[in-house]
Amino acid sequence: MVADLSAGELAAYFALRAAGDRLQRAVTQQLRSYDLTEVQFSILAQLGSAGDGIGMGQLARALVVTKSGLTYQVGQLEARGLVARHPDANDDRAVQLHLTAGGKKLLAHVMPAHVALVRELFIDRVGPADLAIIRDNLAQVAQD
Amino acid sequence: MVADLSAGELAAYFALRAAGDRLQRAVTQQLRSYDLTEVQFSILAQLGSAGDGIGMGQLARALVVTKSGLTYQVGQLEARGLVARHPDANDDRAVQLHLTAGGKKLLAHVMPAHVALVRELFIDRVGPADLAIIRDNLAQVAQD
DNA sequence: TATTGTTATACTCTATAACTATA
DNA sequence: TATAGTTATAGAGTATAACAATA
Repeated sequence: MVADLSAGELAAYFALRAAGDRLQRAVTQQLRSYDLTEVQFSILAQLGSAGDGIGMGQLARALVVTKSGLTYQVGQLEARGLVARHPDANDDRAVQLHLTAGGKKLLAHVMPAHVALVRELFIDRVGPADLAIIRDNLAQVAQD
Repeated sequence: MVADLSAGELAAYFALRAAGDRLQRAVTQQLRSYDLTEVQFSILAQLGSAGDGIGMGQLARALVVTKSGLTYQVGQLEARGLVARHPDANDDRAVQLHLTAGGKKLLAHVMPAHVALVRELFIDRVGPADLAIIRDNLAQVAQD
């Protein structure tokens, strides 16, 4: 089975999938302790790194979700007071999404924990020189 | 934001997540053309590489899903005639899950396409020497 | 008593399509 | 006409807890 890949290639593929799964599982579990899903965390993180607000459509494209799916998740976050919708001065159809003070505060708690987890599970297990190799090659994989 | 990771470390983390997401998205889309979810494909693949049958509990642990979730997915596959439940000779509570002829046939179609996709998106984009580095390091990440 | 597996149930999430309002 | 976003709706998948049967 999987005969067209050499043993080494197969092992590399399994390692990539296993590492990705493991990391994702650990992140999901950690976020659950803050009552956040990964999509919700991604929304908060995007808003946190954007200086000003973000439109719904733009955010939906960035997160690779549908507009209606994003409306649902933003609704969840808004109900918890973590994000707020503001009118767009240039386009009356559009909405600018912002973090509230509460959202910023939560993100300020979650992000360090997230970073620590990534360091523990990924960065610290990879040699510095190898890290650059992994980065460059996987960036190619991510490319269209 | 994400201040505790250097730019290079952050880039490596993003590359890993992006590569994993990209690969998963492509695989999911390809499997949809066979009307299979990833979990269902994993079930078929596990059964395909196991010589004899597999118990439900053992399979649930391997796939990191609950027993009831597995019962649901196996039910879907069984309804399509791709897998079959057989009694366990040694334990009257247990079930041995097997591929049917139809399941083997479908897997024989899906697996080469899967391998080709993995080759196109991953193996062919990574230098052979780098592949070994990626394999060894990511295997460490996957470890408990 | 513990374990194998199923069932009943409820819930979360996602997408499709139709819709409103504005460009 | 096209675009931004929401809503209504339905479907797929997952987990929890209770259950039956056997070890």
